[in-house]
This record gives sequence, C-alpha cells and structure tokens, in this order.
Amino acid sequence: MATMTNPARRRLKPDERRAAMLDAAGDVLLKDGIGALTLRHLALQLGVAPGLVNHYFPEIEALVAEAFARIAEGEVATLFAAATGISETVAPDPGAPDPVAQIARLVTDLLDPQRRPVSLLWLDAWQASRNRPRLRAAVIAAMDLWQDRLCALITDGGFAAPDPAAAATRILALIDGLSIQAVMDEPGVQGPDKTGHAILRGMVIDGVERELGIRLGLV
Amino acid sequence: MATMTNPARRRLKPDERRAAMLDAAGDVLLKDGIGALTLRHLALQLGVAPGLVNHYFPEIEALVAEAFARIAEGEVATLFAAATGISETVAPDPGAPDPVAQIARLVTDLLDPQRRPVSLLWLDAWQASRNRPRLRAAVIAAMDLWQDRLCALITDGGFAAPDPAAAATRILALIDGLSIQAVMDEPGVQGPDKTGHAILRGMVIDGVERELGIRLGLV
DNA sequence: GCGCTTGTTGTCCACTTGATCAACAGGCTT
DNA sequence: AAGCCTGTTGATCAAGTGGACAACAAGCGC
Repeated sequence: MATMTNPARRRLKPDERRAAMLDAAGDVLLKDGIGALTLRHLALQLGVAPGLVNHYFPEIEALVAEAFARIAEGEVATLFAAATGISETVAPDPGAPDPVAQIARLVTDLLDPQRRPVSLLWLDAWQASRNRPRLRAAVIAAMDLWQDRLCALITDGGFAAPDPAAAATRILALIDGLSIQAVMDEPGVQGPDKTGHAILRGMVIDGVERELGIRLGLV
Repeated sequence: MATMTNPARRRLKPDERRAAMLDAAGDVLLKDGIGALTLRHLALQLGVAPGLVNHYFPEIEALVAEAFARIAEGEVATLFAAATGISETVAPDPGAPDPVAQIARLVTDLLDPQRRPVSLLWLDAWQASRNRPRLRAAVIAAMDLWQDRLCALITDGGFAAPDPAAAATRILALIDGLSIQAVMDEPGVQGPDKTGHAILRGMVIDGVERELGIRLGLV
C-alpha cells in the first residue's frame, strides 16, 4: 500500500518524485532484499517507466545506499527515542526513565520478531557492501551510529562497565550474531527451532546483564 | 584466450572431474565469493567448456551448496583437531591438553586474520541462502556442527557454565558478530580501524572468559 | 491563451546469467 | 588396430541486468 501502482500517472515535482522513489525503494529493500531493488522492479512498483528511475538515480548503487541509510538511521532514531523517552528534555524528570529501564526497553524492542525484515536487510547489506563502495559507506556509518548511541547510553547510565565502548561493541555483536542464527532457523520449518525467540531473547538479556553488571527486570 | 584449449585438456573420469570442479569451486568461493561462482567463471578457471560444468552440476545451486559444505566442514575438522589434538604448548600430558588450553587454542585460531576469507564466505552464505534451499540446508548443517562441537568441548571441559549449549551459542554469536564488524572495518582504509585485530581479539577473549568463568592464558 | 521548460516515456543497447543440445573426439575394450 | 562409449565442446537460447536516448506531454510563466 505504500506503493500502489499509480493509475493516474501524475507529474510530480522532482523532490516529490525522488522522495517517492526512496520510499518505494525502502519497501522493496525490507520486503525482497537488496537483490530485488532493480530499475524495472522499482519502476513497476511505482507505476512508472524504468528510465525514470535512472533519471533520478543515474547509478542504482546510490539509490540502494540512500534507501538503506534512511531505514537504518530511522530505526536507530525510533528505537532510541522509545528507549530514552520521547521527550528530549535535558532535565532528569519523569520523562527520563532510569538507565536500566532504558537498556531493557532497547533490548526488548531490538528482539521484537517484527524487526526480522530489518535483520535480513542488515545481513544483505553487509554482504552486498563488499562490492558497492557507497553502500559500504552507508553501512559503516549506520554501524558507527549504533555504536555511538549505545555507548552514550551506557556511559550516561553509569553502569559498572570498565570500557563502555567495548561493552557496546560486544552487545551489538552478540545481537547481530544471534540475529543471524534466528534468521537462519526461522523460515525452514524443519527442526526443533533451537534458537526460538524466547531462547534468543534470554541469551541477549544474559549477555547484556553480564556485560553491564546489572539485572534487567525482564522475564 | 577465453577458452584457451587447455594445453593438457585431458579426459578425466567422472569422479575425478567432479572432484576437480568442487575444488575449483571452493577456491572461487573463498577468493571471490558466491556471486562469482558462475558457470563460465568456473569453466574458465578449469580450462573447460561452460557446458561441462552444467553436465556435472545440472543446477548451479547444488555445486554452491556442496562446495560450501566442504569448506565449512573442513574448517571445523581442522580447527577442532588443532585444539584438541596433541598439545603444542607446555601441557604435561601429551594426549589430552587441558580444557582451558583447548578453548584458548580454538579461539586463537578462530581469530587468525588469515581466516578472513572464511568469514566473508560465511557472511555471503548467510545472505545467499535466503533464496537457495540447498545452500541454506548446508549452512544450517554447518552451523549445527559448530554448535555441537563447541558445546561438547565446553561440556567435556567441565567449565562453570550453567548451560553449555547456550554458552556455545553465545560464544559463536559473539564471534560472528565481531567478525562482521572486522570485515566491514578492514578494506576501507578510512578511519582509525576501531575494531582492529587486537581489539577484536580482546573482546572475544573477554566474552569467552566471562561465559565460561575462566581465564584464558592469552595476551 | 500560447510557449517553453522539464518531468516522463518507451525503446534500445551491450552484457551476463543459467541452461540446452547436437556434434566432436579421447581413450578403453575388444 | 578398429570401434564404440561417453566425456567434452562450443554455439545458442531466453531471461534479466544497468544504462542511454530521442521523443512526448504536462503544467507553469508570460
């Protein structure tokens, strides 16, 4: 529904069209992966001629990189906003949950099964960025963003982590690694689903608690 | 040139040719990734007509899956043999290195920068297996193999891990996640190389020690 | 209202992929 | 040494890719 074939092929302003393309590209990325983000596929989704995509994005790679960056940065913003409380107020009032609750919320949201498409996209991006410099730059930037934000959360929280940056890196690595296992285990309905959601969740929680020297109040 | 008639274009027996193809396919996988394992590329490497590859592997996917399985299983066998085999350290009893040394050796080998191509292949395989059932099966089997072997090592070692299986999963996830960061950070010469080999190594060691309640004698 | 800028179209190109197949020839059997 | 089984060839197919292009037309300024 984000991109229904436009029966009335309007003539949009450049930035409108460009934005529409980025939106559609994001949908394609999350739904079908980087490999499916082709000129014709995107044009079809937009109800538009293939050449038009090329007109706005002379190089497909730029489109991929930009669409990925959009999704990744949006995710970071959303998740950290939810964890730290929507208000950006500097005052430590009711608006600011206690540090442990912030971490707990962040971990909970990160492990939400609905985030699965994003995990798949990350996996896709890591691999595809091998041969695509612009995408690689976007991926590295997004990873650094995650690292910085989480590190700040840990530092500000005053946890008993000797090296907040290293703790953040390890936590993210743990989540990434376990997400891969979850991704691999899921769609194949064969097997006992060894790394089901609950177990995966428990593992991340254990790791985080061990890393930060706290007890998250999570089940 | 393209098919410079192999000076020695011998006529091999079916199983010889098949084995040669799997070997060459493995080389391609480690050197250029799954995406480079095409009929023509492989045929060129072998000095053989493209159709011949298709003759032995009617579906390319089967070739990919089999070549990957070969590499992955070979790696597991090699690394665990080195870890549990005749001790190269100062362990007094030749036949059985002490458990901590086994883990230390395994971790050391796993973090060897020379293993980088294998990390890239794994990353590639995780992503590519999304649309390739046979490769997916091989990947899952290899992951299970890693899990089982490491879990056995932990269990037999009698470490203070409440849940050996979970500990193994978390350790592998940590290594995978950190390997991804290493892979992403390396080739781009920009930046201060935040997750350089030494730092990465330290993080894995810390994580393993925390997971198993031991001190590896590693620097 | 007309005219022109420019968003948009649809087709075309060169290239790569996996796969097929008749024809060729290597080398073991007789 | 002859003959045949079969490993091997190389041309060819259809599909799909990113990219380039002249021509069309929508909508704004005059």
